[in-house]
Amino acid sequence: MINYEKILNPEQRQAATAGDGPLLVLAAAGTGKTHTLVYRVAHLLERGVPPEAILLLTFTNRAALEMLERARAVCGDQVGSVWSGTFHHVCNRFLRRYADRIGFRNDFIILDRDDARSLIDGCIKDLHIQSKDFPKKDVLASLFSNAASRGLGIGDVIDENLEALRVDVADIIRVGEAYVAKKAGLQAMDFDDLLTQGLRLITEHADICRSYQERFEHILVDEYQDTNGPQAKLVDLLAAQRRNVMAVGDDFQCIYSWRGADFRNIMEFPKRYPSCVIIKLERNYRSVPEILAVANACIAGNPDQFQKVLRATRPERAKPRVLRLRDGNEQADAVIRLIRRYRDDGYRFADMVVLYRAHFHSIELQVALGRAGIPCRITSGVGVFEQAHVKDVLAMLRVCTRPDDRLGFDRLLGMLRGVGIKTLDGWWAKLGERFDSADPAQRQALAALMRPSARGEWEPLDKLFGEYHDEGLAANGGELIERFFERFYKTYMARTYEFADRRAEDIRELEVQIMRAASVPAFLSEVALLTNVDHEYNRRNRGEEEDAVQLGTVHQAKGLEWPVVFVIWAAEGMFPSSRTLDEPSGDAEERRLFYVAVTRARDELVLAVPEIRRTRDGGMFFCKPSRFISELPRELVRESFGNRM
DNA sequence: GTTGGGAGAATTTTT
DNA sequence: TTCTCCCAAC
Repeated sequence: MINYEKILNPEQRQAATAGDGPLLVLAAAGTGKTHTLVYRVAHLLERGVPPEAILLLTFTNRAALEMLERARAVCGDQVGSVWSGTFHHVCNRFLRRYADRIGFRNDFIILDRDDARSLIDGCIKDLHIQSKDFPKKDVLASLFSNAASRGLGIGDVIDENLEALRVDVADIIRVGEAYVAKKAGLQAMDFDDLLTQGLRLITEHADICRSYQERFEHILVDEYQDTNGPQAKLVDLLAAQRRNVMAVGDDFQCIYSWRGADFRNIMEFPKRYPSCVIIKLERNYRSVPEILAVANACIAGNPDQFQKVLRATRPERAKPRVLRLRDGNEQADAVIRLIRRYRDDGYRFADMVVLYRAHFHSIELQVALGRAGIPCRITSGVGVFEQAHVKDVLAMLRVCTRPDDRLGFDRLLGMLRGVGIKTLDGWWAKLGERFDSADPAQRQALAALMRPSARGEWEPLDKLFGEYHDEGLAANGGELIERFFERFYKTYMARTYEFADRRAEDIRELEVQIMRAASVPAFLSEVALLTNVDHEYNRRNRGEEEDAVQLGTVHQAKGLEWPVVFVIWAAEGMFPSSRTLDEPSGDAEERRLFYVAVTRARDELVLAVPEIRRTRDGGMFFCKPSRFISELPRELVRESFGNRM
């Protein structure tokens, strides 16, 4: 029996041990939200709810893993059967089982952002749209995604910017339709499709819906404030019978509106579930009171929020610092000096993080850290599994397993010298619109189509495919990748990309990851959903973490904490970002983002405010200090200027 | 048809 | 200053 009284405070206990029925837990930052969820799971299991009847939806895979790890420590291996993961992950699981019911095959492929964009580009070309003003693929991709994640049509989300271009909206819609058709033809879904098709699956098929409704006795949703329309609908639908939903979130931390997150979902939860019990967690165990004072001050007065105040439990320490600096270089120097000072005080590099609004804000600092010899790890914008060289290897795996994977075919064979789109078109048609790598006759046929020079390069691949199917390498993807790398890819990579050794490391990482999956096909069905934050988490779990300062965006830092936090570029136009301020509730969202940044810190918080921004072409302009700094009551912080720290 | 060079534009956040 | 696109040479 778990002694909840000892482990949880009264509010946490109320949430963890509540009976059936809807539950809304408003958990402010650092108030033990994960802890509470872990013991909620433990309590349900203790009450006799079977683990496979619990659905735990989280915002990142990392959060799901962490929660299950901790729950496992409390209640043992049975937690392994709990359904958990991101909405995308869970929908993927539904669809892998039932996609045939909505006109897809169950082994559909998942398109990452890059794949989606190039397909859209293909659609524009197919439709012979040539106007110079026509929106580029990137713009269209985010437009389509925006529509999907808000559950709207494309026409509904065309904004003024696009209308100003005097582009025919009908053309954009035609591209959208062509994109849908193209995806269907390739048996492919993009990230948004996973959600919308997953939702469609249970909306249109009452039997499937009912079976999941019966299966999931309890649904727990973490970070509920960042759910979008389709996600909230999915939860409502799955919970429609039993109504055992526990939504945990913090409206102050809704930072994904641009991705369709609608914090009305959390605000209106009590309306949709009138009988729900509302519990507020406000006792903060993470940060020292001085940091909480800044957090409370910067978020106070944001409109339309559940009123919550962070209450400190830790003893007093020192006020957060505000550094007034001349420019990015001085900022980098100041940050480095403080990093060294904190290290002398006994912190490890790994206890420190530098957060910023956008990736490009970190460039000067990266260079300076390198010069200073301070180890750092950057959680970059491009996912580990989205990088070109990793996708090259994945293409090989896809050709191994999926005879009609045109995208994989194109990517893999396009690596041969002198082979481009037109050639590939021809080969694909002549092979009968499929290429079965298991079939020696087809491999022969393909080789026969090649020019002698390409055939020479193709040979090692041909051999590899034979080995894959004959030796049963499907269960040993690591070996498969290793052979591919040694016999073919190493050479290709060396002539194609710079920093080949760094890239080789990523491929080795891929080998490690694939060995954790049951088989090559199983790995492929999930890989697109892995993110670089998950990747960091895995590394740390394997004990591979070196002592290094972390760098990353505030978005990536969500749900994490560090003893020492630096927030750089706290200047108007940077943070808050000038782009966002044009949007209706841009200010409120940026403020929430700043709040998230501040509340990551346990002991020490440093806010850096440079005055001048230099552009690449040598120009410079002045920035005012961020409104989030200038609005702070002065007595809450320690200010220092430039070199006088 | 493919490749590589050169000119031009452009810098938010992510499953 | 880095990525992307277009055009000219192989």
